[in-house]
Amino acid sequence: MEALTEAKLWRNPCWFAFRFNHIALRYNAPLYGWIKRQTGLSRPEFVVIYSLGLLDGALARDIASSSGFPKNTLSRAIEKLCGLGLIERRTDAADRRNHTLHLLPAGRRMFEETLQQFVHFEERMLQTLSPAERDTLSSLLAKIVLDTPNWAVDVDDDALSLEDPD
Amino acid sequence: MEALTEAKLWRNPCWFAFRFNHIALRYNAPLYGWIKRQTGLSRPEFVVIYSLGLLDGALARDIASSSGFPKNTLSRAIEKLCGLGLIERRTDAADRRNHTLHLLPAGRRMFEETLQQFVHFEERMLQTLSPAERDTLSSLLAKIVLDTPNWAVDVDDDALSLEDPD
DNA sequence: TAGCAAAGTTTCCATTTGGAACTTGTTTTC
DNA sequence: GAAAACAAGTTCCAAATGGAAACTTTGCTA
Repeated sequence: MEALTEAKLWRNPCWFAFRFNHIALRYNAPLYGWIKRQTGLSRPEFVVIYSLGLLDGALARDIASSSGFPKNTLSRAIEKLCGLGLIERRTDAADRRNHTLHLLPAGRRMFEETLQQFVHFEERMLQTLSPAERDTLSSLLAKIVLDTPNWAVDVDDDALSLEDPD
Repeated sequence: MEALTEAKLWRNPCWFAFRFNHIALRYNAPLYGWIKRQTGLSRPEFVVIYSLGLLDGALARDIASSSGFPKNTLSRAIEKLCGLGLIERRTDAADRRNHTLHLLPAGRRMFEETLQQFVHFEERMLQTLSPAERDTLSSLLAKIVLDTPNWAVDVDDDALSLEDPD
């Protein structure tokens, strides 16, 4: 094992950040690369499809807050998917600011067919863990996810004075 | 709790991918935004500083493989950091292709001062877990990280036929 | 010695990205 | 019931990004 990776794994005060970023970088690039080749869709575009596959009728805002992508990126993605006939936007009569999003048949077909590869890759990632370990991991990460709304941006600016060295 | 987030958490066959991406997107943006404001460095630039802070004398290749950034991005970052007097490049006498990278005093000072904020944020993320739970999480994620080299790109292309819709 | 491989740099360049400002619609406040 | 505050989306723009490929220097190997 390479020395630097080992240092980041075992001698790193920020082990958690390193671990999930390491995994994310190795998961997202190949999988979304495959999505791109298969469907022509970018990651945020596909995230919209995936989100609606799980919950049809969601709002752009919901996709933003659940996925972490900025809303302008999603706005573009949604615009493109509408143009491709994969999803459709419906203005909510009760509150006309809201546009509920819905999969069209072609979009649903894409979701169902690509889902298999996602599940396959997910299985590959978790291969080294036993079922009990997976449950544990799931619930520990869920606790953290549920806490993210409270993170705020409590990084305090001006905590550092690199402007006035010695 | 918002319905879509709940669906992604609890009714999602790819719960693991969702959880770590959700966390990563909420961690990286604010923290590296803060880094940018404080030091003027971009994420890949700072990753170099951080890597050398953990293991001085590493190679660009090691930083690439441990961080997941492409080598041209890192090459640019290293060039800039040298120009800023934060790090220095030394040609390895044994194998003159290798350029070991070293923190200069200003770079080390930057590492040490920003590290506190990183640790603080890390602590914030893990706040909801007990010490025992953190240990468990650490070792479960480590198992997965250690397995990543074996993931290869076993996504099989042409598994999908979206080109010929009925 | 030739040939191949590795570390790193550089260039080209299309694309992505996300902050900030803006539009439109809704709710709250005085 | 106007005005202000707020929320959902959209547009604009400058900068960062990273893939591909060419190229340099150095080391290994047959």
